Amino acid sequence: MTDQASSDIRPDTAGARHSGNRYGRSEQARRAVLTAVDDLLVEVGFAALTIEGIATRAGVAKQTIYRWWPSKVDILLDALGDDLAEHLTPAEHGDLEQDLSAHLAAVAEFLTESDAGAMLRALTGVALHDTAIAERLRTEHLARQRERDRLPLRRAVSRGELPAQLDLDSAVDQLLGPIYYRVLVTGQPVPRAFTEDLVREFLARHRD
Amino acid sequence: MTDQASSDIRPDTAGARHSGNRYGRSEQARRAVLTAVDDLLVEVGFAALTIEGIATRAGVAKQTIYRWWPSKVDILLDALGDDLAEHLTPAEHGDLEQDLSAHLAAVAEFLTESDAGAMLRALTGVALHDTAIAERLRTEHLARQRERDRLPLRRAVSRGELPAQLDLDSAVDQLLGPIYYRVLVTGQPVPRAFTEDLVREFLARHRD
Amino acid sequence: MTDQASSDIRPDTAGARHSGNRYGRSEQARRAVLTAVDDLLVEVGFAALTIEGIATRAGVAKQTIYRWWPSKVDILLDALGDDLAEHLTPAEHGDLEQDLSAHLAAVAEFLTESDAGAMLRALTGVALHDTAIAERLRTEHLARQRERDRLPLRRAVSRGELPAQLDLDSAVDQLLGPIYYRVLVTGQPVPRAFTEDLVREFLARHRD
Amino acid sequence: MTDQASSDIRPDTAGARHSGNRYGRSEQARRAVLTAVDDLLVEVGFAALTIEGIATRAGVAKQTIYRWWPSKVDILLDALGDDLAEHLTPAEHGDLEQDLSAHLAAVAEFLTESDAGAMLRALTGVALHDTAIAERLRTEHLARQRERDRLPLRRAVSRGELPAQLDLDSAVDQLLGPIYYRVLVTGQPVPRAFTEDLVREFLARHRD
DNA sequence: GGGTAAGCGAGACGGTACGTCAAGTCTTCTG
DNA sequence: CAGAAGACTTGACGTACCGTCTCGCTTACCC
Repeated sequence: MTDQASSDIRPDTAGARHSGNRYGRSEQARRAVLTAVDDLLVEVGFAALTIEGIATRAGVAKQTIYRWWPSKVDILLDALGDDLAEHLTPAEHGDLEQDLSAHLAAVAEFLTESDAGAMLRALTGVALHDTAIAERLRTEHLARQRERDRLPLRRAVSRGELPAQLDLDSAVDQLLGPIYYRVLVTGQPVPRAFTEDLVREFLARHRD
Repeated sequence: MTDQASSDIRPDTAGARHSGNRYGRSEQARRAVLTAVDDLLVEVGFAALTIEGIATRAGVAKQTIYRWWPSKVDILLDALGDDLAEHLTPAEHGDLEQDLSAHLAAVAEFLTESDAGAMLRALTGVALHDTAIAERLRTEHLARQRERDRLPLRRAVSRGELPAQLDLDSAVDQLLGPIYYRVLVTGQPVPRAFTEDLVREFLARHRD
Repeated sequence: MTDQASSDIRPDTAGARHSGNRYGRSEQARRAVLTAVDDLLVEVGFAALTIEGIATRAGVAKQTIYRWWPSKVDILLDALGDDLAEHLTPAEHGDLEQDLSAHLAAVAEFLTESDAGAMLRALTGVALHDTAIAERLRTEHLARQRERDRLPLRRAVSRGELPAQLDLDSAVDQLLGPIYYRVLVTGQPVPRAFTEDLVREFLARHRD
Repeated sequence: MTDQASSDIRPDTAGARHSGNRYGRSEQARRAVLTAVDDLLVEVGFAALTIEGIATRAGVAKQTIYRWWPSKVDILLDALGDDLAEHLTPAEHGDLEQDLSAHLAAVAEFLTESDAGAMLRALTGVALHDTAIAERLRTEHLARQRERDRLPLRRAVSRGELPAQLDLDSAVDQLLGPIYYRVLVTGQPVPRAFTEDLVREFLARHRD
């Protein structure tokens, strides 16, 4: 889990030697806060997540939180870190069906099972209440993820498995949309059969 | 916009216009609150929506709100009323392509353009933070809507336009999922071309 | 102990029936706060007196304090109430020496022994740090007290015990100044002998 | 302005002008702090005087202040320095009336006009909130000043202008008390006429 | 048509968390 | 090794809403 939002402020993440002086913020405090947010989100839910609660749990002063994160949401955006890249970077098996099957199953599992998925769901909830946050969520996390989501298709096009004129954006929406819809809206589970089905129908349509 | 959640408490919806009597609540106050919520949600957004703000805007005492609605979310669930049924009941043209095209376009427009759509998006956001509310949103609104979403397909099956063994649930997810995904997650617009495309590919796949 | 500063807001001190409604503030909360301030000032001293501490001790919400008193000092000014009038209104014995002796002794005892005297000393300390508060302390309490301090002399003039052209202001300064000086500056005790001495010398000078 | 409280810690007051070295504290930093306190007290008043403000104004690190002064009040006690001795050492004219007139007028002017007088008033205010500080103010400054205040009278006794059995303490209280009372309590000005009057009445009582 | 009881507006109340400020401590590097 | 810089914990500040309460007014219905 690395920092994206505020890496500019903290030039030397590497060394991480300092704690409470002019030469950089306390890496220890930073980690404690992100961990606390992670835990509390799972334990009490977003609605009951307070800055004071985070500070207490992290064993950190409220002021330290406000010094580095402008708001509760910034902590979440920070805490999400590189989780998306880590969990949702599609592997390459040299075969579109395998690639897609694995990736869609990974997305489904990430969203429904993992703590990081819970974080993303919570952030999506906030984004639905505040367009500014929606914008940040997209530029800081979702845009890159969308790029990753396109990857299996792009590679298949390179291999000649898919036609070159395929609309990748549209294809991604058709493949991932139903999964997100189930998770975010209807609350239905997303079993392996569901994602396999999506892949099968997609391939039937586009592979010739 | 009619009441569902609390219609049982209010026997005399009809001609009432009192402010203080012993036989039933004030229809005027009820309407003022629902209207105020509607307006404020659009004006200030969900994040800045407070009970006190609603009370002030509605010209109503806070206590009156608490008397009839247990929480802010209940007001929203109430305010959403029959909007879904009104905006999103699919018409019957006797032709699946037309039915689906019209319905999907209606869903897209409802979600992105209407005030009621904003309310649904806000409620979806809350639902992502609170599973109890998610449950209520589903039983009070989404379940019925899903029934309506299935309607065009069911009718097509009756007419023999679609095979009888078609998995309706799955089909609905594939048709609506991408639309909700764009609206709730990526924030991309949902142009007519997008929904037409969904319909075209769906029909190509399932119509024989 | 009656209210002076905010009596305008609370028209019906008499009945004191209400608690938490539009027809007036809670007399109970008001008394609890003033009592708490009284107690805490003695227990912890002015330096350690916090609004939060007062609220906790009074069993009152912080907001209730802020609703009625703009600042900590206002509570003190309010808590001082009519204590000055009660403790320091000079009696009339028909004899200047007796009147003065009794009054000066009362002043000395009030300042050094009573809780209300501690309050006045604390307020004087604040006044030395803030001229606006100094002004309020004077207009709300000290001006009236000075009038009372002049009273024995004025009566003596009426009785012909003192010359009519006596400068009352100056006389009061000479009689009370040394007492306040000891209490506020040097911290020496103010025994009966000291005040008697002041009276004796004053009379020797001015009585003919 | 010399150091009393912490002179023991600083062996080389003389030629020092370093900023960060191993040979004792920086005289420059010390002076900067005392000057800053002096200025800020006049500019913003005691109530708004903060350690951080002093540090910023003095161009000194907060830690440097804490290293040498245990608290804000210590800085003030230090900043007051020898001002009392410098401004309020009574001159000797060989005549009691002249000596007293001059001294009382000097006291009045010092208290009401000078920056050092403002400092003393501020310290008196703090002393009224904290008996420990009151004690320090007295032992570090007021005791010596009281000695100086007694001086004109003591000399007059020597010269035979005043009776030998005169109670000096009481006399000082009667002469200075009214002045301090006006300055600290009533806020009235202390014109020359007022101090002259005090002297005249005192002499009328005790001389011959 | 007069009495009565519920709904109403108003708003004070005890709370919780907010985001800010300064206090006093600690750690690092510079001169 | 003192000093500048500044991050740290702590705790109080004053504010905003929460959800509860009490009050007195205004009705609709009932006797």
